[in-house]
Amino acid sequence: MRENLSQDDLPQILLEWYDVHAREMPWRVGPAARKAGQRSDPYAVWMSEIMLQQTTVATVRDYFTRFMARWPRVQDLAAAEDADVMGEWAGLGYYARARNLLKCARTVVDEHGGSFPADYDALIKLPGIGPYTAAAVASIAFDLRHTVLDGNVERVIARLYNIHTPLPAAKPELMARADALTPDLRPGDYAQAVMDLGATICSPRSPACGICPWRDPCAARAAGTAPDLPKKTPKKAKPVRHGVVYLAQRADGAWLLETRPDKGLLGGMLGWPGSEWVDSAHPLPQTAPPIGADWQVLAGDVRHTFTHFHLLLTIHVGRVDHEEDPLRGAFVPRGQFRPSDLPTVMRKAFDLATK
DNA sequence: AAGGCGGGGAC
DNA sequence: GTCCCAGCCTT
Repeated sequence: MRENLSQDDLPQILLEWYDVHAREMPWRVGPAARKAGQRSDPYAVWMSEIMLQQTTVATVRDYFTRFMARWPRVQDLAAAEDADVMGEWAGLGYYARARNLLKCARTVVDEHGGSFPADYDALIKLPGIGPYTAAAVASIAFDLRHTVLDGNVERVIARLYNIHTPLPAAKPELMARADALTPDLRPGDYAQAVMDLGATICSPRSPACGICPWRDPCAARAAGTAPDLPKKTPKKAKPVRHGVVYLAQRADGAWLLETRPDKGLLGGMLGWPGSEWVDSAHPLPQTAPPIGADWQVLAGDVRHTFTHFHLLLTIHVGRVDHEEDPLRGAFVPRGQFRPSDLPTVMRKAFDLATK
């Protein structure tokens, strides 16, 4: 153990831990490969960071692999059809990310010559890139000294300095503390090291302080408050809303679907025509079926929870056995319809109707 | 400054 | 059930 531990020693201690314990990830150039001279692909780093916003590594892994296989370079993605990208993103959530992913790729091709700028101020101007992602791409892809502050880092720093100020009020203090720790040498590896620490050892519920490389300097560990940090201001309860969707199938197997408006919930995604979703205290809005059919109501509802409300969806299923143009949406031929292109709540409705 | 915006895994 | 997650954008 080191005697007379100084603040200046902390980054190096963490980097030594990272050299041994860095997790394998498809988008990561590990410390050994980096030392051997391998450079990270800024396109891959950016892609992974967008997908990782509010999303776990385990969930992102397969999506990242599919996107990189289908669109290996930013030029390929910029040239893609919107519907193909939205369909490939289906199930990952926060669909504004997918719309901004395309906008960003096209901006990089049109205004930056097809290369991501190695500059924080230029990165943060791009669609879908905020303070965290700009710092992550600048440090991880270009090894520039910038400080990432995500949920992991907030937790690690709040514990390291035993900060009890609740989030989000504590953010400026946490950022100042985190920035003071960021080293000039290997800032990209250091950024990933802090986040790995937060994702593995310094976990939310039961941190493994006994094996933490920062065990000795950690103030919360000494005070016994680590599991209670960071403090957060309480969240509002989720209300319940309800609505109706109509699943119409033609005799040739085609399904009636519509593309939702770009703005708002599930924006730009495929979905079943239906009613508005209103608070359960109100009656269901009257909504005409999108087409004439022998409509039947399914016995069970679809239940789904979004960020800020619970949804109860009543499913109507109908066979269309005549020539008629739908009031809304368009029929998608059987061979052209992939249920995996649907956001999860719409796929739940499909599963209930077809099983 | 606050709220909208998905989905899945851990507990 | 609740909480959390490599946050961003709009108002």
